[in-house]
Amino acid sequence: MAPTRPPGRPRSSVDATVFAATLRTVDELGYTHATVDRIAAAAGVAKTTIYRRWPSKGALITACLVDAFGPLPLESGSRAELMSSAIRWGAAKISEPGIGAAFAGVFTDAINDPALREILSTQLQDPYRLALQEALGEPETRVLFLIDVVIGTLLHRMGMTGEPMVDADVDALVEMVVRVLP
Amino acid sequence: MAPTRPPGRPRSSVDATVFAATLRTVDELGYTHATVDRIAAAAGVAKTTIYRRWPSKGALITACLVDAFGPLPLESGSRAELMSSAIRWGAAKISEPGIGAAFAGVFTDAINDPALREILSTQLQDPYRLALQEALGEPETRVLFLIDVVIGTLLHRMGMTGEPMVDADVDALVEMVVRVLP
DNA sequence: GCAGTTTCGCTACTTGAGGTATCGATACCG
DNA sequence: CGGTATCGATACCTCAAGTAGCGAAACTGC
Repeated sequence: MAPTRPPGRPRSSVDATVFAATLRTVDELGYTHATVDRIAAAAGVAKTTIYRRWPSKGALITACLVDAFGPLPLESGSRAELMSSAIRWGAAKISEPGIGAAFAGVFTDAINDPALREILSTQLQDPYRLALQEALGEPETRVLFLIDVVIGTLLHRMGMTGEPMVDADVDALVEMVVRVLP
Repeated sequence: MAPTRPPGRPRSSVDATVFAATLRTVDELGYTHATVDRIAAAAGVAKTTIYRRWPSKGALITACLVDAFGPLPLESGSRAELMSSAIRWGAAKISEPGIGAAFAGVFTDAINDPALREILSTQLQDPYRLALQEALGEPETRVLFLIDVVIGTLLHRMGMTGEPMVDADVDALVEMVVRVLP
């Protein structure tokens, strides 16, 4: 089956532009003040175009994060090495401009929005959880707990309080988590 | 100096009623849907009365949390015992109805609201941080990191995802943190 | 009792943000 | 050229935080 093109005017390829504008706006103004109107203006696009592609602000941010993170890099090695590199990779990503604030904001929006929660789970959380679960060979509850510790710490420090996480803190986090691996 | 009463009609003593109504409403509807109108209605009080006592919804929630948590119980013992009991106390408190959601919600509100951040810091965070710092005899950066790990994990698990934290998870968290104490 | 002051509940309002509806113009297919 | 779906632009709806103004009520001091 060749991917037959649907009829009608094709979508202009502005996804990457919108993602960039989103992260830039969130970085400059914070999640709340980064309104969809402002993001659209920053991307040089109409607000309706954004809502034609993503059903809500939270869905846009989620897609933006999925795009920004990309697949979890899993080099081979011991479980401690795997876990260590995954934590350092996540910490570095969350430190990039706008990412931490966007991450924390969309999580919060999702608390009282079941539809967004579904999107966030299936598109962002589940893939990484499953990849890590398979790589570590640990049971699901254990992996979920470790992810909560790492993501919770990173988000609380950088998403919530806005304070940067220094290398020593990342080292300490890695050591804490790696030590409890069997 | 006797505390001379100011002129005018004295405030009705409804703070406790409002706090209870706040936590109940947040527990039932979640942070976002727990609007000030609804909280006021649940407390049997006018919305203006609430805004006459607390400058914003976030400030109300903060006061509510300060009231709900109370002072950090610090029994004497080793640093490991102190830390362990503090974590278990925090985990138990955050599990009470409405507390976790209120905590996560006010933190998020504070991200883009400097005035609320100031309130949250001075009234809720600083007291516990200072108490723990003094009890443990650890440097500030170290205590801040450990608090981020514990609060981050608890908030991410219970405030954000809404999933309960089972005893095994609390045990694992305690062990992780206690192990890295010098 | 009465003037002064402050809180009370009530209602109406302002502001800002997420999201929707409509419309003429445009780009692609057959 | 007809059919279809996207484009930008504008206007609109809804809901929630927070404010303003009002008459009534509760307290103090004279």
